[in-house]
Amino acid sequence: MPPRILHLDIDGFLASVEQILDPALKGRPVAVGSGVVASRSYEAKARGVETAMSMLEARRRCPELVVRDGDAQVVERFRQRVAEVLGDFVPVVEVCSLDDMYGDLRGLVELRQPRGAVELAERIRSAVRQVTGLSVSQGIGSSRTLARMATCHAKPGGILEVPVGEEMNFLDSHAVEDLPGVGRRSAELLHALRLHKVSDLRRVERELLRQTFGKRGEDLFWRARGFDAGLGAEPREPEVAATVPSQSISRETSFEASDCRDFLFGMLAYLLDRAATELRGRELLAKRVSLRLRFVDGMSREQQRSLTQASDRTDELQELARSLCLRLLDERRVLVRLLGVSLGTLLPRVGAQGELFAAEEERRGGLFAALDRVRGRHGFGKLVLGNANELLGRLPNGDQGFRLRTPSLSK
DNA sequence: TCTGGGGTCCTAGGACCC
DNA sequence: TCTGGGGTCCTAGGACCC
Repeated sequence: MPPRILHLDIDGFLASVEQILDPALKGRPVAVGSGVVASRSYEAKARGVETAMSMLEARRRCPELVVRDGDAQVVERFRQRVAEVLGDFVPVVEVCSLDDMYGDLRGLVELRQPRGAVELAERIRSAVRQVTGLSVSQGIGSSRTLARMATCHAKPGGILEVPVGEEMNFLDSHAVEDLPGVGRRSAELLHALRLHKVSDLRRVERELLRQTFGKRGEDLFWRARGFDAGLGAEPREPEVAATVPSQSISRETSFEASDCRDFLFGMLAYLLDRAATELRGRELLAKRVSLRLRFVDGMSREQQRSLTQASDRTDELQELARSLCLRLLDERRVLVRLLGVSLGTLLPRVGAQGELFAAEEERRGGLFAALDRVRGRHGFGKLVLGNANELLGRLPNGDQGFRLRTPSLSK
């Protein structure tokens, strides 16, 4: 039996959640985000409002647009419920990003019927609607690539299956930039080489693609044939994994441009505290810390350093992050409008250290374990640590912590 | 219309070790 | 004294995704 993958995408997710929570917004053009549109309802789309468009432009096109802040934690709960519903129908679910996920249909008896996969998707659609009130679009195909491309045609609220044997016909109706993994830069390059359609791309030899695009060229070769990327030497079956280990944990936010070091170090302390709390919650240690600044002139700078020993302690991670931040600030004396911190090279905490170290670490780490427990019970914002106190009075603060610029996306 | 907050993966030079 | 080659880690940055 050939592989069958289902891709599910929640329609206008953040905006739809706002409409569900506030029924007065039903049928009205709604956008969520600040600065740029993170999500818009289909009523807003009908008036020319698109995702990633600046909010100014969105309001210009649609003066009656309702703009909401959103709430990342509420959105997360909706997403979990959608994943659970999907999990009731398919054996393996992989949550991929904020608003989309894959299901592996291999082995399901439904596939023995001619329209089996589509009927399954119809049942998933009504179950999601019933449980959450959300509308979803679904695509089905023999790979993640094809399923995802099919979903684009199914929006909003539809279902499209690329039948077995129809893969090449489906692909050939697309432009190269419709392939996942082909962004602005790659599309420019491909067009300059007079490769406009997927069928054009498929006529190019693999070696030539590799020479021109490097590893991406290999990916293009397989995508043009309906396979997934990252295959290497030969095509393999698509992979859908229930738990994909995360490679990094990061927190960032933009703000009114500032060069006040107290404020910037306060923000750094706060974001790092949030990232480190998640790190400990997932029972991981981080070996790398990176720090990113974006300046008012649009330039951004990033620096990374490794710790000699992986850690989950806020104070150790903080010290390194501060030194990176100081260097970047001294290097460019320009107002800062975004600050981000990322913890990388993650290792499982258990078994990371030898037995002898374990007891000592346990004792020293006890402080943070206690901190996490208090915050788990009473809310993250109940305890403000060290430099983060500089944010008091400058940013609104509640039980869940400081209110950052884009509540719909920042955790 | 110069703009969000997450992420992933790749590249490439240099350090360092054997 | 000058010279090899391979592996791995570190670091900065770019492209891409939603």
